[in-house]
Amino acid sequence: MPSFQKMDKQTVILSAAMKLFGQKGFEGTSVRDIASVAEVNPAMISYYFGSKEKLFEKLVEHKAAYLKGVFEELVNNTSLSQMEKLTIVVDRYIERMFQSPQFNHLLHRELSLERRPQLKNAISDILLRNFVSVRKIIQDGVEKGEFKKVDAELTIASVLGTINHMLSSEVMCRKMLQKGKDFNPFQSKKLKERIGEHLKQLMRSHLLVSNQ
Amino acid sequence: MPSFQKMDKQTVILSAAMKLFGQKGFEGTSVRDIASVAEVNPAMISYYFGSKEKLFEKLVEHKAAYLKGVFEELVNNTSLSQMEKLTIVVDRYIERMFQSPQFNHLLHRELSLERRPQLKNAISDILLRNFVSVRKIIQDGVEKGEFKKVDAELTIASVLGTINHMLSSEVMCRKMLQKGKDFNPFQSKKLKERIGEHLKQLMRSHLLVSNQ
DNA sequence: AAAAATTAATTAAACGTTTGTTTAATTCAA
DNA sequence: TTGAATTAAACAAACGTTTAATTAATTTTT
Repeated sequence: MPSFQKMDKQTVILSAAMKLFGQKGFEGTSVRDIASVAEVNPAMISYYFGSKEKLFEKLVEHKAAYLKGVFEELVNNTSLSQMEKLTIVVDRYIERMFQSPQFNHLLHRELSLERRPQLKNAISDILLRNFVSVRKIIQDGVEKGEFKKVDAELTIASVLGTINHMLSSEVMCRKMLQKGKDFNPFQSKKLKERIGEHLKQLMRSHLLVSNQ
Repeated sequence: MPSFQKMDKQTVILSAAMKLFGQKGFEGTSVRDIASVAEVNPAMISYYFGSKEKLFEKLVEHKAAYLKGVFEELVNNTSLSQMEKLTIVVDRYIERMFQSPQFNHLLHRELSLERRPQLKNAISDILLRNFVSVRKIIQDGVEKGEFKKVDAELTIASVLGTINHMLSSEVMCRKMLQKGKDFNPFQSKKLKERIGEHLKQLMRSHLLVSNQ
């Protein structure tokens, strides 16, 4: 109630759907669940969005706006070294993952399912846009002689994969890091910094010619 | 039919469930779906396994047997260098992922959901066993002076994360690698070798003291 | 500015399916 | 002949969605 004060109903529904889809998956969440969390009548979901599936599409579209082409300007920046650019990329990916891990879970879970191919296509297009930017940063680094001749695509997979793998499950993360039940990965500044440190170190040794 | 010739019904059901849970997720798969693919009466699932959820648990338990503690002997091997051990680990992880990607998808998807905490615990315990072995390999390498002082846990996350990230979605993989519709990631020997090459190169530059 | 008319928002109830599971009868094998 | 295996049918519950009625808000007319 208090957190919904200034939202209109459509936004409240989207927020509730985001939360529940993230926690339980699309098929694991019922329209009545969403309506209950959003404190609206179940019929309002059909009324506003047409169907549960269209609500899902709208949700992805709505949320994806925040991560569309955020690296485009960075690619063409001339005052930074390629490694500095890559460092910024890493930090932003980590920041985003810690800010709304559920959305990332949702996207990757959806991609791993053989369902709703149209939505999968839309999601992969969104992710690809950033991917292409980062690849350009690496390729430019290689051409300039700042980076070694690496596999650019797989290098990106290593960066994103590391973050996703560490944060895809609270339980698993706690066990891997030998932490207690009170440790919340997504609220741990230390973990955030630790992942950042590891990735930057990894990228420096993997990419920098001066490291050879 | 032909592929089920020598299996008893329980195994046929497990195979069908594995396929469908992998493709559509647990909640996205109905008991009737499974029965249809397994060509058995839907009642047989309750009859043999008790419930859909218990079938899921049995499936994880059954499949997990193949990947339980496969690295234990490797840790104590004295004739191999730590990097050679790690190379074997990488190759085996890749091999497994290419052999049955659906099972890996299933495990990680389940871990990312906030459902069935008991099963999540069981899964993470299975995965953790290998994790601990690999960590020991890295830690031993550091102590022996063969490896740099790296973050062992996150180094493992980078290896597994890279593989998972590349192979979690056919569609996304094709787009990242700029391949056509006829490209099947899971049947591409080239991709397999490419991932292996990248990871070994990444690990060498990241870990080996002699690379500094 | 007040009243009337029109549109939008909201609701409870019901719709027809599909869900996982059980039952009771039947077939099969030992 | 006994127990296991198999079946079709039925079960209640939950599913996404629609309907029809009502309330709230907005616009138009007076």
